Amino acid sequence: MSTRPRASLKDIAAELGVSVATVSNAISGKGRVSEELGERIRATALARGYVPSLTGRALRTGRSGVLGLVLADIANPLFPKIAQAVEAAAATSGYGVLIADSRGDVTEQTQAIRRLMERGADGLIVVPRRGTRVGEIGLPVAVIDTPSTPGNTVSADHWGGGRQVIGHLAGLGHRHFVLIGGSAASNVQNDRISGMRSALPAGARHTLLWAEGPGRAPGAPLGLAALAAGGATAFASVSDLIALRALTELQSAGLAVPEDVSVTGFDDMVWAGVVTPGLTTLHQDMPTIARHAVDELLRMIEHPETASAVPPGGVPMRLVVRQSAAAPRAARTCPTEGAKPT
Amino acid sequence: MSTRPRASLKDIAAELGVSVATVSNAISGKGRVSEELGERIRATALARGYVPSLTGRALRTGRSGVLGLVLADIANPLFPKIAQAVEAAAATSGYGVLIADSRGDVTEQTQAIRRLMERGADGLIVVPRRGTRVGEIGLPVAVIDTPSTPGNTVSADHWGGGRQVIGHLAGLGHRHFVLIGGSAASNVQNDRISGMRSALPAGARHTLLWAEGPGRAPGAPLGLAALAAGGATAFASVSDLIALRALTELQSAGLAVPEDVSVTGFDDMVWAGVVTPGLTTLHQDMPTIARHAVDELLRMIEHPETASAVPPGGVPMRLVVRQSAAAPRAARTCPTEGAKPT
DNA sequence: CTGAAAGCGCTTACAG
DNA sequence: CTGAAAGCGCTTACAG
Repeated sequence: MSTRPRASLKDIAAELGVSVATVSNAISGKGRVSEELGERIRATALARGYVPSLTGRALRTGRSGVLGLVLADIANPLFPKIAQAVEAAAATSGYGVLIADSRGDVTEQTQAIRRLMERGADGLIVVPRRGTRVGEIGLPVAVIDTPSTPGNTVSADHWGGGRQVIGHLAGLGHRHFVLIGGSAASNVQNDRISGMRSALPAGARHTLLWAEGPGRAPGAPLGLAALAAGGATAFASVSDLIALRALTELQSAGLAVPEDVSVTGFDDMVWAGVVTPGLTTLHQDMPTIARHAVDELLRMIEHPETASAVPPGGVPMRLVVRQSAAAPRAARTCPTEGAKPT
Repeated sequence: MSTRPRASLKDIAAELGVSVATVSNAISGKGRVSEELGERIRATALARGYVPSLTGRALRTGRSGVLGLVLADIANPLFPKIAQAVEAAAATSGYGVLIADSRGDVTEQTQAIRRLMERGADGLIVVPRRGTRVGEIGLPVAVIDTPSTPGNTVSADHWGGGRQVIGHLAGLGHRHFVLIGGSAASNVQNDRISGMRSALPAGARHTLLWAEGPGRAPGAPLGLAALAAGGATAFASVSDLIALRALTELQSAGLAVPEDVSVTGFDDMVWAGVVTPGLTTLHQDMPTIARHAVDELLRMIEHPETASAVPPGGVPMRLVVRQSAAAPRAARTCPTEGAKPT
């Protein structure tokens, strides 16, 4: 039970009096080895707790078996879900995941990619910084952003998600919307907003607001209560973080959610299910997105001559209905349009 | 400008008509090489865009230059901060970070650790699942949990953080507290609660509540409004997630925060600064914690004979005062103790 | 100061 | 069916 060093192919070969080539063949199942010998080799490999050295293999094959995950946006709250899903998908295919974070800095992003290349990553999965494009880097790259971004490999159907929320809100009877974005520089957010707009019912009124817009102090109140007073009943945000901001700002101003106004978010973050009222939001199918990204990367690495098998158009988002969105007061008493709250 | 394959030591040696050993020495600066030759070698290495193969080095030295980061708790909201800080600290020391997530499953955790070992990780940083201990694994391990956990390497001073919040609330005049935990199985949360209790002023009343306690449906209301009606004015939570739950539950019940009741959290998550009112919370100094964890791991890897240099007792937490905690009504009108709100 | 050689663990043609 | 050999890129004693 002492901790002896890891057994190598050589050790096993020596123990059995055969060549390392044969041991390698028996274990990998590639070269032809007699049934009987193969069995004996595998048995002693198991007994000795043989674990192949991926480093040795990497040096020989020129492939490291490692994928690099480049997260560009500082403290992206989606990070845990992305990393989890990517790691799980990669592990299933026998790959490891090396991370690199560039803390929102473009120079750092180049450095981060360089570090991953140095370590011999076979390919990169990049979740780019808002509005940033990933240049040529001489390595297979899969980009997770939004379908409308040139070079995007796979992502959620953010535009369709936007349509879904507004459809849901309109179905509840809302006719006066506030669409709240975070940063106008984000492709993802722009697509969500576009989708929302495209689904606005005929004759509906709407206001578009950027939370991090120019001239707005970061963290400053969004002035939502005033918009509610002006007749807006539905506040559709491009993220759960902004939705949370909206929800608590409205609640603090004395408005009841969802009785007075409805609020929706995006991404189904942890806190969406925990607040009172729970946030109606759109869920991203990260496992599927990660699976596609990894598969696509492995295809580029292992069979560069084949064509992409990733379905275009984005992975559908799923509407998660909670209590923060309900029929507006006016719709509940008289089901017509153009309601005024309070 | 064509994409030729990475230059190796051999290529550079051939180009200059010297031996690879000399090139290696010149670049690493280890063996003695004449000033003049060394300069020429480094110049052409730069010109050829030489990037050392860490795989080759790993095979030769037996060290991969990679650290494994094992995240055990599913979708831990602290993950981005931890991963960022660890990656930054590791990169500074020339190490890469391989991730493994076990999605809260103990069997998976073993698998995850195995995968990291296969890839030749030189050491592991483990953020263990609540109440789980990390067994022997034949590899240097740094554990980030809480000072009271046996085997903990470095962590925040959760107990001291607990003392700080209660001290802050007591200083504002509160005398009737509700302490809200999440899971009683968490060492971290227990330490925070213990710290809170230890700081309760003489004569103060308090109630302890576990949000995920037995007999409580997950996500069920915590019944905080009733406690407030019973006289409680300060709701101190062990996490920002629970604080958010408390805040919105109280607000929905018509209580004003902080006018009627105060609410505090822990960890200074993104949303703490975004809600209205902003959450008073305790900030973890992740960069310092990660720095210590990485340094400790590198010490074990590179100088196993030396003694630990990590200061004991935990890295101090920093109180972040926002608007969710204020003086209780009674204290504002008459500065004595034992107040009743509303 | 510089170089030839061995070897880390593996895989892959190629002989036998 | 099995084995000897070469080589991936690097570093480290050891000669010269």
